[in-house]
Amino acid sequence: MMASLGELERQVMTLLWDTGSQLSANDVRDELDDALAVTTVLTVLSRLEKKGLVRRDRGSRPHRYTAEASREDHTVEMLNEVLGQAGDREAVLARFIGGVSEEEAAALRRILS
Amino acid sequence: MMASLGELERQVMTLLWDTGSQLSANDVRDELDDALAVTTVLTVLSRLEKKGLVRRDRGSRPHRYTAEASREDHTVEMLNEVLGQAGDREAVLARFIGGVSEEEAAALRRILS
DNA sequence: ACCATTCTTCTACGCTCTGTAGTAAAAGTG
DNA sequence: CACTTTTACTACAGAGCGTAGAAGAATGGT
Repeated sequence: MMASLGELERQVMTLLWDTGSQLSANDVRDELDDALAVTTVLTVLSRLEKKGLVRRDRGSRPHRYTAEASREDHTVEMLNEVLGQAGDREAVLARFIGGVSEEEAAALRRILS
Repeated sequence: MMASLGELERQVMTLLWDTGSQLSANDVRDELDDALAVTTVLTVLSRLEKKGLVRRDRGSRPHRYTAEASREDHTVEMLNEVLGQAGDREAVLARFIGGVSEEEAAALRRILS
């Protein structure tokens, strides 16, 4: 059950990831470029909550929202999901690694040792 | 411009990848489990062609279809697309690598040296 | 050249997802 | 209690996908 994101959903997640702290729906709307209705933002946040990407704090009165996982953890999940559908993991990784920059290759060597 | 696939589209791609050779729409239908109308398969193949995943040979009379890229190359494209939206590539790679099996880690070391 | 068969194109429809928001209900404030 | 803020519910249009019929085009046999 993948969590593919629409454009606005992604914008909201990006904001939550970059900000890090708890935001209300109004905060989110104010930070977004487009002039959206708050209800729109609330709908999106609800959907993201249902997808398990956002946690909602119902305790305080304007509900507060935070990203469930860090952007990096989320990306890793995506990567693993993509890899999960690949036949030959090692072949894929080989090709993938072959395409990264020298700097990144160096970083990878460091991590692996 | 991503190429996200539906369930049937994925089945067809899997078939084309696994088979490797050129298949007609009828061939594809016969190989699939579900009893689909040929027109359904043709529609899907057309959509996959438009997405750039399938090449169609209009020369021979039942048109023949092949996967544009190998499954592995396609997966690598997906991986890069996911990584493209990640803020800190190295951080993501680090976490990702941290999660692979020891065998795969060994394989990666080999590839990187 | 003509008819039957095969193959392709075009069109369509229902379902789900996403962006978008109104309306009404609930909660908080003075 | 009247007013303001916040949330829940409902809705709708557009796109993507599964699905396929109807009609047009190409092929094959005689």
